[in-house]
Amino acid sequence: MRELFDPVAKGLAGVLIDLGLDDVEPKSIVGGATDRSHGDIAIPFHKFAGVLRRPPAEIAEEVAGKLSPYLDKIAYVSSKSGFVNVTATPKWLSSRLVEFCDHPSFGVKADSLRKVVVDYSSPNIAKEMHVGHLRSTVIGDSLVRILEAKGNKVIRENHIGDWGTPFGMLIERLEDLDSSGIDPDEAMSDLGQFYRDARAQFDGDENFRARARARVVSLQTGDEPTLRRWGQLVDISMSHFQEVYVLLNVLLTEDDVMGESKYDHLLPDVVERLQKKGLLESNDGASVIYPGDWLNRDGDPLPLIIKKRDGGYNYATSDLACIIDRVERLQAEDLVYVVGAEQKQHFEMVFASARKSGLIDSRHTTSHVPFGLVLGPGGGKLKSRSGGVVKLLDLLNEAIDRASASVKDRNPDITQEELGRLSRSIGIGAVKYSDLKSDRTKDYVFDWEKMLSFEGETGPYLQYAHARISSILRNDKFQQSKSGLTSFSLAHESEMRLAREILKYPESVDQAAEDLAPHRICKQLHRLSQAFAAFYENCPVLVEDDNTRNERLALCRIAGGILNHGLNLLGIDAPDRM
RNA sequence: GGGCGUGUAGCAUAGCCUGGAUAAUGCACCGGCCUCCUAAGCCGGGGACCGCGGGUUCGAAUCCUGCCGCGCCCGCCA
Repeated sequence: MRELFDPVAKGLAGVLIDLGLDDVEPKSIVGGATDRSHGDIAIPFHKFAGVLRRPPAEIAEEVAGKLSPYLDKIAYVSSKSGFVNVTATPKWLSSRLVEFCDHPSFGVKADSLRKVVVDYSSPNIAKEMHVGHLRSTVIGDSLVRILEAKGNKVIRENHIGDWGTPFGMLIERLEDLDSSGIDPDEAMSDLGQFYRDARAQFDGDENFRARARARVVSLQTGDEPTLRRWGQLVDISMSHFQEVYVLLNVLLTEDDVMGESKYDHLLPDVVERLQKKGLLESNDGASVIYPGDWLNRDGDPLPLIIKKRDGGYNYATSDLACIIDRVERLQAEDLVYVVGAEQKQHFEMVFASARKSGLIDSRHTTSHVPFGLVLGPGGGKLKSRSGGVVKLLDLLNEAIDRASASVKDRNPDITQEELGRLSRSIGIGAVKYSDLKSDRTKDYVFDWEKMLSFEGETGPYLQYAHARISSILRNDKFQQSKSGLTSFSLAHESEMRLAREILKYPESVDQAAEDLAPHRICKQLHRLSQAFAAFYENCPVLVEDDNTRNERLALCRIAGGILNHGLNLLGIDAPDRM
């Protein structure tokens, strides 16, 4: 609907000059109407009452009269209590809809040609993925799809934790099990248990602890047998991650993995570069950089530690190395990090350091995309029935099982194969939609009943709207060709409402891309689904009258296409039957 | 102590960046609607001192400011 703003602003420019308001930028006073009964656009004139020494209502009335001829055939213009209201004509809506008929992305323009790296998911080797990884993975994946749809070249990066001191104990644990004849795959079949066992042995056995420490040194100095063991750990973990990613239907593959180990060789380089810039300072034996105005508890400047007192590197160093790699090797312009809100300050400090040291400059942007927590029923931490962390794999399988039960309940004759596919689409879609539908910075309570209830603002509701549309198109005996319609009459109120929600889709995608906020798309798709549901009740599609049928079929095709397109941007399937 | 985030009907949220008219949506609640393209739906209804107080403005959920509740962060973990 933003396309309506241009002609309105243009027409308004002349009118404002007539009124003696030459210096007012027309676009600055044109806004979307907040209430449907006020039309599509509202322009308030109260602020000019003082300058013009006239009551707002009178000004608005005059403007409406003068603006109306400019917008002939485009919009109706009226005025009320100091506002000028502009309402698109069916003719204008129709011409816009005709464009959408043949537009493969329904008005979404691929007009942002940036090179973007999106860093998301980031699980740890030798640890099972748990609910804590859900949001980064789901939100990050949706952002990748959205940014790609906007034309950007997007590079996915899965910054897995595959390096550092824990690997000493993990490798030693693996050694021990192997020498007692246990197959590594079997030893690590329960990743969480494997990690906990290693941890327990590390904490309880002094001899083991010493071996683990020695092993870390071997790893970092490139000892071959150690690296082989390390490789085993990585491989087994990776296949577990991939299993989750496939189930979750996210785009991440093994090709997207860029673990911490990959940046290891750049760490001395980071130190050197900062040193050359004269930014490194010695502090209590460590080498640090002071990126800005951050203070510690005592009110002293807070440094970012680049090299620890013991000579080791810190995660800040690794993050800076990452930036070097992304900017110089990958030539990235925009750096996006989908990482929990608790790391906000850390990333701000890293970004500030990167700018200060010239690793990035005015051509680059950095965005930390924080998100809230997934909470349990009581509002506390989400726990499994046994009280531990919820494994992501278990959670996803439960979603699918629950969806399966509902599908079977409703559709007893369904084939096993279709049941499997459908419950996967619905179960995973429900989890993803409930994660994406509200502002990501907020915590949300994980609630099976709500997300799978199939009522209200849920994934299944949107999928159902799509399935009903598909059903209509299937039942169309004439199987109209895809385009050919040159105008829409939009005679029924429900058709008009549907048309408006259709036309608002592209701007919701732009908003989502701009704010890195997928929920903007969720909200618009839900409004579209509601408008479609009303249309579905009030406007039978497969009727005898050719004109009516063709027009309504075209509306269905566009609405269904948008649902498919939009759900895809969220990483959610759009089944044709439910 | 400092910083950041958050607070909107019984519950869950949108709107806040970019100030407009009667605060939107879902759940729950009340009343209607299946000889008709999937009722996982639709139509109608009740329910809100937008955390509290000041300020700016013709106009504040939205901007500024001071409180209050909750959460997170504040150097050798990631």
